[in-house]
Parts: sequence; C-alpha cells; structure tokens
Amino acid sequence: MTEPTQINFDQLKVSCASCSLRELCIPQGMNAEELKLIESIVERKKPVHKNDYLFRAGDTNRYLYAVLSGSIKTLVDNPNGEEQIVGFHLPGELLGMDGFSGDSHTCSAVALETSSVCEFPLESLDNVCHDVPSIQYAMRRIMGKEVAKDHAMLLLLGRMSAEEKLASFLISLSKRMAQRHWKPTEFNLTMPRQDIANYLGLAVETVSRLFAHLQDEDIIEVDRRRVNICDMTRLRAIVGDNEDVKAAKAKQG
Amino acid sequence: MTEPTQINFDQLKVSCASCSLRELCIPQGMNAEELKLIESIVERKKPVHKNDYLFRAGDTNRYLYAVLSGSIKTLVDNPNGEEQIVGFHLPGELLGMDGFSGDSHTCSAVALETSSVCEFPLESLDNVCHDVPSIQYAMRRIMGKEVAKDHAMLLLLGRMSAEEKLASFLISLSKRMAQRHWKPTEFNLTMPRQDIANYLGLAVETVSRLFAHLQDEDIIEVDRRRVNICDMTRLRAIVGDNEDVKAAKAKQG
DNA sequence: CGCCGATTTGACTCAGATCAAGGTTTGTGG
DNA sequence: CCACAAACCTTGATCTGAGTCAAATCGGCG
Repeated sequence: MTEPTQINFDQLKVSCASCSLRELCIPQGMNAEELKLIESIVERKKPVHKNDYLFRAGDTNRYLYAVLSGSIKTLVDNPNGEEQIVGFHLPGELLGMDGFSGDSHTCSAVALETSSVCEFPLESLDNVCHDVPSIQYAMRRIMGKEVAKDHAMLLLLGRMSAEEKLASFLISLSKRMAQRHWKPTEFNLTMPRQDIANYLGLAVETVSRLFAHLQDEDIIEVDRRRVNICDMTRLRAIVGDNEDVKAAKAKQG
Repeated sequence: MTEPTQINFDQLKVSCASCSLRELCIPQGMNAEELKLIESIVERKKPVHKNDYLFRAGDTNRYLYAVLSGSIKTLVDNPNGEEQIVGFHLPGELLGMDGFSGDSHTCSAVALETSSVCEFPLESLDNVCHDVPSIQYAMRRIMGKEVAKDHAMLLLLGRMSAEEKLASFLISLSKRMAQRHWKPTEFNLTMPRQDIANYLGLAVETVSRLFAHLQDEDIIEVDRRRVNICDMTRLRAIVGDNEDVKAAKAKQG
C-alpha cells in the first residue's frame, strides 16, 4: 500500500485523465468529455496524517472521497464506545457513501498512514450526474458495489471461522493489489494487528496466532507488516474457494 | 408483520398516492407531481408465496423492489453452500440494490410468507431520476441509508454478545413497527428461529435459550412467533442504549 | 541506552456451538 | 375428523474455538 507511484502533494491541479487510478475510481470507463466534467468538480485536500480524521460520525457530509494515496479506515461506534472497523480503503477506492442517507456521516474515517484524497462535492456530483446519464449510471453501479461488498462482510462476520476470516482478508487484499497493478502476492499491511482483529471480529492474539499458523503451514510468510503469499491455492482452499470444492458441489447439483 | 391493512391482490392498478406505505417507500416526501411520475413506472407483480424466490443471486437485475405486504428475507451464499441472511424486509422497505453494481444480483430474496411487491424497472427509474432532481436526490439518500444500515449490522455481528444481538434485533423490529403505525411492543415474527439465528450469527439453540431468558427476566413475553416487549427500557439497557450510559459517556467527554 | 507501543506466546476460561432428545404445532391425505 | 409426518421449537449435557489474562520479546526512537 506504500507501494507505487509517488504522489507529489504540491501538485495542486488534479488530472483525472492522467491519474493511474482512473480505472478504479469514479472515472472508470469514461470518455474524454466525461472525464473533463469529473475533473472540473474534483478538489484536492492537503494530506491527512496518520491517525488524523478525514471526517467523523456526525459531521456534515459534503463530499464523496476517493483515496489518492495512502490508506484510510472507516469505523462505526456503538453506544458503549466500542468501535467496529467497517472498511479499509486503498488508493482508487471511495468512501463517504454512508452519509448519503442524511446530512451527516454515520461512520468516521481515519488515516492509517499519511494519505491524500480527492474530494467530490456532493452538490456538484448531483449536477454532473444529472447532466451526464453515463455518470449517473456509474454512480448507481458504485453504490451497488458498496452494498454488495458489505453483504460479503456480513457473510464473513456471521459465518466464517477465524482462519477463514483471515484467509478471506488476505485474498481480498491480494485481489485489490492486482487491480492496482502491484504485486498481488507480496505487500505491506498498513494497519496494525489490532485493526485487522477488530475488522474481522477477532481478538488480536487470535490474529497473531493465525499469522504464525499460516506461516508454519508455508502458506504465507509474514514479517511484521510485510506479507508474502507463497501458496495462493491453499489459501483459497481455506475459504472453500477452490476448484475441487466447486467441482464436488456441481456434481451434487 | 401479518398485522395491518388488508391488501387486495386483485387490485392491479397501483396508487402510490393512496398507499399507506408512502412515507416509508421511495415516494417519501414527494409532491403530487413527483408521485405521479413514480406511479407511472411502478409495476405490480402477482404475490410470491412462502419460500418462493423473488430473485436469485446471478439473476439479471432489472428492478428495484418494494415490499407492499408480507415480508421477505435476502441472503448471500458462500462458496461452501452455506448462506448468510443479510436482511429482513418489511412492507415499505426496498430490496435489490445489491444488483446495481453489475447486471445481476449478488444475493437472493425469499418470501417469508405470502407477500406482494412493487417493482420499479431500473431503466425507468434512471429516467425519472434524470428528469426530476428531487427523485434523484431521494434515490441517493435511500442508497446511503442502505449502506449505513449494513454498517450497523457489521457492528452487531462483529462486536456484540449473543444477548446484545437479540436485543438489538428486537429493538430494530420494534422501531420499524412504530414507523408503520403498528404496535411497537407487540408483534409477530414472520421468520423461524433458524432464520433469526442465521441473521444474528448464532445457533438456533442459543436464540431459543435467549428468548427464554429474556422472558424469565420479564423483559419480554414470547409465545411461539408472538413477541410482547414488556420492558423496553431494560431491553435497551442490554445494548447499552440507555440514558445512564449516555449520560456517563457525555460527562467523560 | 532505555522507554513505549506493537506483537507474540503460553496458560486458562468461557460463551456459545454441537450433540442428543423430547415436545408442540401445522399441514395433509384418507 | 383423525392419524401421521414434517417442521419447528425447546431443553439438557457436553465440547471447543476463540477470548481473556499475563508475561515475554521485539522494534523504533528520542
């Protein structure tokens, strides 16, 4: 996640057209004209530092955010003051949709490392959506993806064992690394163990033990924040996402 | 949930203007003109019977659905064939947004009892959104609410004890009963214990024992599917959602 | 070097799952 | 209308995956 493209924070003008994250961000699949419109509304904020809040639950929701560099976590609080991390957001990924329901955010966003974001003012976004049907359609798809992603997390939290949860988490990260054209098998975790544990509904110690266990099995190598997936096939097998299982299921009907 | 307004299934013409669920459904807060537009695109399907699928994961997504009567559950499957229920939908509530991300649904919808739904064809919906900014805005809010709701479920599944989960579930139902102007303290569960357990990430036996326990404590009365909440204050206290806790937190800052 | 937070490791505990009956309600066909 | 089966729900006994508690180790940094 600290991997790629160096971002020049001083460069204040944004160019979606030349952004390496275009394929993942709102402008996915847009033509030159549409890009220009999106570009005309996007604002850049000065970097948020590690542990800084990008926004807090209750803040007025005026933007949709896209991570440009770094990584951001989003979390909700319960009445007892405990928190549940609901997402880790990598460059090109969007956040802030939780606030579309009313005037204010229902979750908070905190930088896991020094990060920069692009801001899309909601009002302008509404306008371009209205003016350009393809952008309206893109927004609908983006929100649908968010819902589908959350459903996948409900499945993870509701039905998976600790080992399946961690395996799913690593596979998800790996996929997202690949989308960014970074190494899909070797990457840094930008979040502490505690955050991984919280996100997966586990205790830190359990996460630590699971990392050790997966390493013993030669499925991954871990050194502190560095992860190397040695055997993706067996990692997938843990969550049952492998050919054998699928074939067996298909046979049964 | 089998409570209210009798719906005449033969009545093929839909009138959003006279629908008792208007306040909860897409037409919330719309003026006469906007209502007419929404009314012009909505279609009514013949009732779905208990255990019938309204749609399945993988089906082409052509509609946004609103429950008109009855109740519907939505669920996602994991690679092993287990399923996780991701939502119970009461009259006036919407479903199908998961499919906005692509062409097809990522979850399935099954009727818990004989139910009827209103269908909003996506294409027409896109059109009215484009023509009427206030409807576009309403749709954005609706999707934001969906995301916020899913975050609340992540918190429930990730951080709550079995008792807190069931208490949250009952409180949520109670609130939704109140929104529908039904009794908020006395209602029928339209889903079997097994579905409640699945939804909350618990075993059936645990749910059964928890109902018994809450009854012992005189917090609720349960008789099969019938629930009566006797002591809402103590029910709220279980999830920490009470004045004492809030006051204590406020004092600490 | 020495402190501090993050991580790991080990020992023990427990909430909730699993296993095993038994009871009750609903639906169905004769 | 009754007998029977199939769901559904409850209750008790036991087991276990993961949490909790405690302590050591590691790494970075002033």
